[in-house]
Amino acid sequence: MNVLEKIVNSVNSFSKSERKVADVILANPQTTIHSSIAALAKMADVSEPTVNRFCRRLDTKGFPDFKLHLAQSLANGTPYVNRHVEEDDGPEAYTAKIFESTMAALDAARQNVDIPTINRAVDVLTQAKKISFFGLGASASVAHDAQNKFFRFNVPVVCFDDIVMQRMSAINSAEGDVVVCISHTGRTKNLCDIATIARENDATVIGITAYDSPLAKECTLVLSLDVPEDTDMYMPMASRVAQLVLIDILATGFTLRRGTKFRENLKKVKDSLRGSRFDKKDFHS
Amino acid sequence: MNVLEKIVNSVNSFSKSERKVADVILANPQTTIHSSIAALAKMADVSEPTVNRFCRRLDTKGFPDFKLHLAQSLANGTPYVNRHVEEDDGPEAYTAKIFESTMAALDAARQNVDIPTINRAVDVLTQAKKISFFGLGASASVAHDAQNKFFRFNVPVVCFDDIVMQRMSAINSAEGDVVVCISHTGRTKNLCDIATIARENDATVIGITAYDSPLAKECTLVLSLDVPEDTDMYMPMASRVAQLVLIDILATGFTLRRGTKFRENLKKVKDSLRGSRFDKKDFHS
DNA sequence: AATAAGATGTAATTAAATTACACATTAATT
DNA sequence: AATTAATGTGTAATTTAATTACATCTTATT
Repeated sequence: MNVLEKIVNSVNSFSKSERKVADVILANPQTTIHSSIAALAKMADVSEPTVNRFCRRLDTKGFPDFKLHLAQSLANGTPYVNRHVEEDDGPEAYTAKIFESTMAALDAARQNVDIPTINRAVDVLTQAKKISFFGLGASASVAHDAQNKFFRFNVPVVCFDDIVMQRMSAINSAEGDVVVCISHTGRTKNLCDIATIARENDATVIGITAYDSPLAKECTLVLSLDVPEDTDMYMPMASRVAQLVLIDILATGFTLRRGTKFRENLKKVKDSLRGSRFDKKDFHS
Repeated sequence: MNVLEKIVNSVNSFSKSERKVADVILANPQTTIHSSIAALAKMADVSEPTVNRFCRRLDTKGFPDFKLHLAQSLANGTPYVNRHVEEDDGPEAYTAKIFESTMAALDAARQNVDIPTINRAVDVLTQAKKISFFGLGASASVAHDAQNKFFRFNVPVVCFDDIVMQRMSAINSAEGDVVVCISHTGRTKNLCDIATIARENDATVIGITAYDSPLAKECTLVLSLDVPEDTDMYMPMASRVAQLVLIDILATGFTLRRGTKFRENLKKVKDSLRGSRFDKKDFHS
């Protein structure tokens, strides 16, 4: 509970003078955080120690600490919480909710993701002879995106969203190859098979999936995201964003591992697009 | 712009000592707001006036005022600031930075996105005879993802990442068709052509792209995200995540517009996957 | 009405932040 | 390479703010 709420809630337990202080603060909280204890005391027509005691009653260390808490209460914006979209939400409401839920999911993912595993995954990827990205359904586009990132590194990369192609590719894998299997639930049978086949052919299998899932069992390395999926809409949303960010992280780790000279190579890839684009200076709105 | 972002942005314009202060603050912002100027000076191994000057450089009245601002920046739980990945960052550092930059980008996108335009886009989409998603490069996977969302709605959806197919598809479009062109920069020539062709054939063209770009000029409706792209890595990262979230929003708007009965349909689509998955109860780790 | 418990204010004390100034470092110019 | 100006940084003094200790006043209870 933030300080502002606390003040409102405990208005009754205040003494007469404390009440005066509370009233002044609630009336102009924004002014309060920029006032000295003397100024506030004067506004509330009480003594400075009274203000101080008021602050302590609210479980803060003193007046400056109280101002800090108050400032945080006043900071606009609600914390990013997973807010569910409701039947009668207007565009403003559902837009805000989806942004916030996604941010909340990323925040959760950030806290849950296992850094040492990421580091090992980067290790494995940098040493790969060939990298394959496999996903089905919504995860297929994540695999696609991963391909788009990693092909820039001048490493053989394949990406299939077709089970048959995935299977054939997995059967052909060999030691030194890395197969990345992407699945939020980790319970897609076909993808589990792919992981098994790849492992049987000595490939290293990285799973971007839930711990404790059938797919995770088949993987050499599991990157779990533990995103609370929003089941309201029957569509994967936040989970897939988290997967993408994880791909970004792996790609970044990869480039950092490869060093500066390598980075220039990336620039070249980007610059190669120049011909296909309208130049910034060519175009004037 | 909040203080924390300000610090990150102006890191280069700081002097050596100010830089030390900035580093300490960024490393433990939560501690900073509860420290005295003396404590912070000691942590940063500089003198107290240096800390004070640092605060003033950031347009605050002094140290206490600075702490107030910092407290507000931190109020949303975690500081979501666009932090750039550095050469010598370890896995912990770059993971945190990428998560945070992405969240910061989403936060920026949320504030910039135009709700009425979203609403109109949803309008247009719900009335579409056929919906096409086109993107190239990194935006291709976004288009893919959009297809994966919208095909569930039982509307004809196409998605091509091949210029020739896109072109043919655009030429065949007719009134009532909606073409969604996705491009972060909005300067990809081929995609601009697609938009033009589609418009010439009476399709409604929605652009998920930057305002003030050649592509935007060709569109009926422009959804701009204005995400500060992180150019360090020469790869599109945050921008593409924001695009995906926008797709989520459009899809959500779509289902809400269609009402409850329609939602049951979505459930059916999801349930249809059951056969291809390991049941939750079948599997015990 | 007396007394104790709590509330409030005054004045003293302590702590914190800021300013003024001196010294050091760096960059520029000869 | 030496000199000077400009900028950056720290020390010590000063000012400001916050807290504590204590005295006084209120209010409730007997």
